[in-house]
Amino acid sequence: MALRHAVPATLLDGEYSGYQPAKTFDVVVANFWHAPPQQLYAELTELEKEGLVAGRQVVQETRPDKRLFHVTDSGRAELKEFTAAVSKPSFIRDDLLVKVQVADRLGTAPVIEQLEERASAAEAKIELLGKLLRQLRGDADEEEFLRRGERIGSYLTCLRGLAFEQGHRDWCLRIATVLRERRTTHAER
Amino acid sequence: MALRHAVPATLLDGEYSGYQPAKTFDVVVANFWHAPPQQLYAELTELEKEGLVAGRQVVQETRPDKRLFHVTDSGRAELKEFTAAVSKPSFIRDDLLVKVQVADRLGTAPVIEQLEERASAAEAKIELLGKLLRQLRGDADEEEFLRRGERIGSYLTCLRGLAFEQGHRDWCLRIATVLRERRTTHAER
DNA sequence: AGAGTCATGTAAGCTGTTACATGATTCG
DNA sequence: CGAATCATGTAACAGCTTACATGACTCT
Repeated sequence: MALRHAVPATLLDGEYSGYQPAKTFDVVVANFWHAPPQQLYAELTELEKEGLVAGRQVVQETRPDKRLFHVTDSGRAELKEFTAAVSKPSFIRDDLLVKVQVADRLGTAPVIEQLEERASAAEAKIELLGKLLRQLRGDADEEEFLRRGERIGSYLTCLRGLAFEQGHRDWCLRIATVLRERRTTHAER
Repeated sequence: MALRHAVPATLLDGEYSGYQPAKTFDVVVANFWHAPPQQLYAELTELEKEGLVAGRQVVQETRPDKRLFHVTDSGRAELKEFTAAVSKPSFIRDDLLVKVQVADRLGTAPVIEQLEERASAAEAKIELLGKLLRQLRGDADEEEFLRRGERIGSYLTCLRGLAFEQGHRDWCLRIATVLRERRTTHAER
């Protein structure tokens, strides 16, 4: 289970509705996660049924009413258990890798194009994460913040996200160059 | 669909049974993918039904008979289509990130332990991939191989796997250090 | 004799994605 | 006035994981 724990983990930092995190889930909560609202509503409903989170109705005049959720004691306990349990190593699972794998056989042109698109998407995310990190650490420099900051969880996971995007960008650009240069020397197909 | 294309991609390099790749799927085919044999059998059966791959029975004396699969023309065509279609960006989805996110609230000890375990697992994989890369490029150096080599698909995906594992290791070690050093200054809980 | 490997599958279940649906309010 | 945003859900489906099952051969 993944969202099952990712959602309460988010909620530790405060109350959220189902809608809020859905918008920012890519970046703020989990610079690493992504989930459409539907999934969050479903998960929150399930978690509430099990008593791991609790919601309270907030009436809004101009906007539709919403429900803000927080983690219950029982939810905290389960999160703590989850934290202690071992989990399996992660791995990349990316269609683009499959495409690169077969590019020299089935045609490089569309793959090169996608590699370059990915690289600029990664670049954009790198900048976004850079800003977010600066914002999170405020005036302090990184070392300082990590030593004395109160809540560093988000910062640490952002760092992973940043490194991932940088690695992704670098690889995309490298591979695009390699494939491009081969086009002059290797016949396609 | 992911395995749906990853499997034929593998099969482009030669014939395989369901069993063979299952063992090496972590490393050889897709230094990035991982799938248990059950899934491969299921996928191969499905792909065969749709005519994208074809199998031939190989009788073995000492071992149980097996079926070797290869990609059909129709399978190649679909792969090529897949290669041209755009796919969504990838992201990390790792329980460990969730744990790090909440570590400063719910207890750092078990998380530090897991970070260090992960780091050494990543280290092991880095060495494995290094060996594989050396083996794939033979006598040539990397630049040379990437320019003139016949089939570089696996090499390129391995490079991504390698960079990913290095990033993973570095992050794990860094975060473990950060959390460890905070333990002397921050009370837990 | 028992453990491990080669070889193949079925069946159930968990997670996550996508499409569909609703309805008020705000912004240009 | 139309598009976007806030806000919440249902239903169907696709994909992956896990448990279970079988059976022969090889190595210690």
